[in-house]
Amino acid sequence: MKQKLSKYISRYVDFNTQELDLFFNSLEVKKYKKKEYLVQEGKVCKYKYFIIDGLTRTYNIDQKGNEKIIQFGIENWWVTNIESFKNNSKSNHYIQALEDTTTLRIKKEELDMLYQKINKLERLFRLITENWLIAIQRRNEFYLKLTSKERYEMFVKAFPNFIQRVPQYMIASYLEITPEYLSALRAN
Amino acid sequence: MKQKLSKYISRYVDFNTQELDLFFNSLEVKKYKKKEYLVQEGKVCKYKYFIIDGLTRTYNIDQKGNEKIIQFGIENWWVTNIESFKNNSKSNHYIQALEDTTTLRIKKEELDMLYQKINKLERLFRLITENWLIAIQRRNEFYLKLTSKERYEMFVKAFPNFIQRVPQYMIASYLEITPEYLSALRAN
DNA sequence: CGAAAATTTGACATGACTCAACTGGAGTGG
DNA sequence: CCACTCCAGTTGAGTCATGTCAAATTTTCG
Repeated sequence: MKQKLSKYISRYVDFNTQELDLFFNSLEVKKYKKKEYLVQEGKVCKYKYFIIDGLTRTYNIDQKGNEKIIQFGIENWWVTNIESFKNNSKSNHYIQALEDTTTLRIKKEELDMLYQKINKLERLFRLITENWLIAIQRRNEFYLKLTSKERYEMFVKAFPNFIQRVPQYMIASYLEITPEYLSALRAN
Repeated sequence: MKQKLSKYISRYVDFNTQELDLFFNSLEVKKYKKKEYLVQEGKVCKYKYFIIDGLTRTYNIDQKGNEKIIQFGIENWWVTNIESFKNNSKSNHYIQALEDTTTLRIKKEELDMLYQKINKLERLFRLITENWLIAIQRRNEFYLKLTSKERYEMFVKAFPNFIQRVPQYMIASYLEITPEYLSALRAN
């Protein structure tokens, strides 16, 4: 896992052995079984989770009781409710494991301390956050200009493997389509 | 302006006089007249712009030739096309002044150098980027659960002054509504 | 095997868009 | 300072993509 983390970090910054050790030792290995929750609505999201292996979804529930999936999390991604994590406020999202999932997680207080000790950590998370922002912006632009059908087609093309791993109604939710309508689209 | 910048920065980190000077001196004062472009589509967005005063819009143009407004920029906000800025890629957005606007802008190369010299700068922009991300996420959630009418009502309530400063068709675009439909909504 | 969950199907409803025409105000130039 | 143009905003008719609801069918999995 250290190996994996190290490789990931090296995409962004150069950590020396000492820095890597310090960071790695601040992370806790935490495994979640399928359907378990990393974060629940109404509770504070105390951790950032680095996914070593597995699959998560981040979602919330609207007035009518429908789940809205905001994001899937896979290998080599960080997941967290950043607003809750940052402000110690109650999360309005759930984060749930869709498969047995192994994470390295770090507590907010721990991370805040580490920022002092490892200077490059600021840079690492600045860059990660920037990339995250870019990803969201791109997604927004796609959604703005594509029809439901186009979104689905694009998704299938971009992530063919996801179709196997995730039930269709969740993909519908992620694509902002009702499951019935997605079904109709697929039938052509 | 230095005063204003200093006050803004202090919301995030403590810069000493020297650091503030160094940062401030790397910024260039640049004014734009109403309707002038800070960034044009197809060109690289070379700067981050800190708005001292005025108003900008960030938008792109879809296949049908319609403008889609992504963001308004006001006093004390940074605007840039982060993807283009980061990767030196061509911008797919325009950024335009809607009023006479004064900015402090910094070039990418300059900023990259400064990150080495002022360590806290990494932290400053990490925090700013995080907040930006949170803002986008919140917006996305609102848009997901509200009807066009509700979005408009919420916008009017949240930013009553904007209604004066920005033509209605731009607000419609920002809210992802056609101008005709917004007009009909207003008529009740 | 049987119950619960996921997917499909179909009838119907509707929010929002398109297009085209009209109105009114603001600016411009002669 | 009037006449003319241009642009923003409005109105209305017709349409379409997508949603809702309810029931039937299929799949999953204990």
